[in-house]
Amino acid sequence: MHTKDFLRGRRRSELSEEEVAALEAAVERVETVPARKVLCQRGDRLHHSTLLVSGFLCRYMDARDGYRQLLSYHVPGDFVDLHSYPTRYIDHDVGAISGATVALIPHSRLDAIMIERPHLASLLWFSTILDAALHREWVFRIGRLDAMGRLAHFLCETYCRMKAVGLGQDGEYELPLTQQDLGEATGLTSVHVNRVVRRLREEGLAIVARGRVQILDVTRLARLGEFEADYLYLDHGPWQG
Amino acid sequence: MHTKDFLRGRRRSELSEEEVAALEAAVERVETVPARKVLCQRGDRLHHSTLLVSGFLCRYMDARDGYRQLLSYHVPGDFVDLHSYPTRYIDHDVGAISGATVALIPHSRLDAIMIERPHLASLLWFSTILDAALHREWVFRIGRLDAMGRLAHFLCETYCRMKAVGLGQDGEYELPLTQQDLGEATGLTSVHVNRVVRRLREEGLAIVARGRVQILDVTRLARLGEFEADYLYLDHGPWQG
DNA sequence: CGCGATATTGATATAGATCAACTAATGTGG
DNA sequence: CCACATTAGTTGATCTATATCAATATCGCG
Repeated sequence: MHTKDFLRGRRRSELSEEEVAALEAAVERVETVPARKVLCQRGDRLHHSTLLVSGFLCRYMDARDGYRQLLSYHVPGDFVDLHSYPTRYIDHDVGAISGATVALIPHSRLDAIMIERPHLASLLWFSTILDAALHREWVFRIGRLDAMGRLAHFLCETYCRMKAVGLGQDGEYELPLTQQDLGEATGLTSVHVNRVVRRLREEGLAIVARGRVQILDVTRLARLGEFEADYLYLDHGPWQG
Repeated sequence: MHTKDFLRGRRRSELSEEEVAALEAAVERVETVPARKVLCQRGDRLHHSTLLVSGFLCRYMDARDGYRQLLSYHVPGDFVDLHSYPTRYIDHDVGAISGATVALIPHSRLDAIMIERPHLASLLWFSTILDAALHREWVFRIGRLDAMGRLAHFLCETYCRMKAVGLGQDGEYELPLTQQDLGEATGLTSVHVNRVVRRLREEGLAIVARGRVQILDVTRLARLGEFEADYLYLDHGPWQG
């Protein structure tokens, strides 16, 4: 996994070798971050954006009562906070789920890309648009689905994204989220997530355990979660292969 | 209200006269749409994007059970589906709330802007980024706040946005949403919205009736909804004036 | 004025939260 | 590599916010 995996598996996003090289050259440095580390917080003035190379990050907001809401879950190849380039400030926190490697790209170098490489610039824009599409789907998921549907939808979405970057196959993938984390992603308590995970297993839909997911019946799971993969703009249909 | 109001009231978004003219020239035609009309649906291939001139639109998704989830609420000056320019397809429905006037900008003319006007192009990008920030806040609202908090947050957000485009002052603004619509925006039933609206009134926080909102106690309402206006990137503080 | 859409209110049901105890994993230092 | 500590997962009992169902009232428009 390297910067060439930016937008990997996404439709309409072919990077030329030159562009991959330009992105590569824009990287100031690569850092490793330990699991659970907070990378930045709401209100911070950022001067670089973060391309996730390996491991998993998330974005979240804290509520007054101490609970938090995950806003997104990031897989390698995701530009995690590219939106801070236009806005300069960040309106949520970013943290590591697992240990991770990130490539830091200074905003000043993005300025140069904007001027010199309109096509690459348009792909950067495109990637923030995909991000927004994810957010919309999360609004739908949390606002309209029940607990079973929410988990089902989340598991389907994450499988599609993992598969697109080569980290999932045959319905299986690594998912180092605790049941607490899953609850924060879906607007549920960890206790209830536990019961839902059990029902998914009992009904032969999916097994979620020890940091791994095995989807047993993709068709029924997707139906339960009212999941349509179109919003991910994948190169290949989500379920084949 | 005209295309010059694009990004009105938003920080870091000064349009030069030339740019306003370029945007104006990119408009192919202006249309009026009746209340409740559906403008486009998930999966449609779009060839133009829509700048809202007057009235109110929303984006939404339908669930299997017939309920729908609002994804965003649009005030004049908003580019409602600019994200369909990079993606070509749209991953949700767009509909009118009230009667509205929209300016249609063909994607082909956006191509020209991308090449000839990098600064204006970056503002288009910026506006889609603001959109995503709204979505994130909606995820938080629906995922972590209770019914009172959700309504409170929605009313605060909408007030700030309306005021930024000159359609709200002194805590008052027009909001032609039914209680059913409010429920679809906040993940609640219309019956429960009704009870929450009453409690907001009884507790001296806000009056929501007959298509208008009067915020009675902005400080307490914002606290109840855990509302921080930073994510709107407004020129002026949300509450003054 | 009258009719359909919206809003209001009450009674009841339920999904999911909360609280509390226990078990199973995972990790750490000796 | 074991003993212990810590974290994560599991299960049951109970509670509560919000949904659901149903009936009436009010609004806004033709």
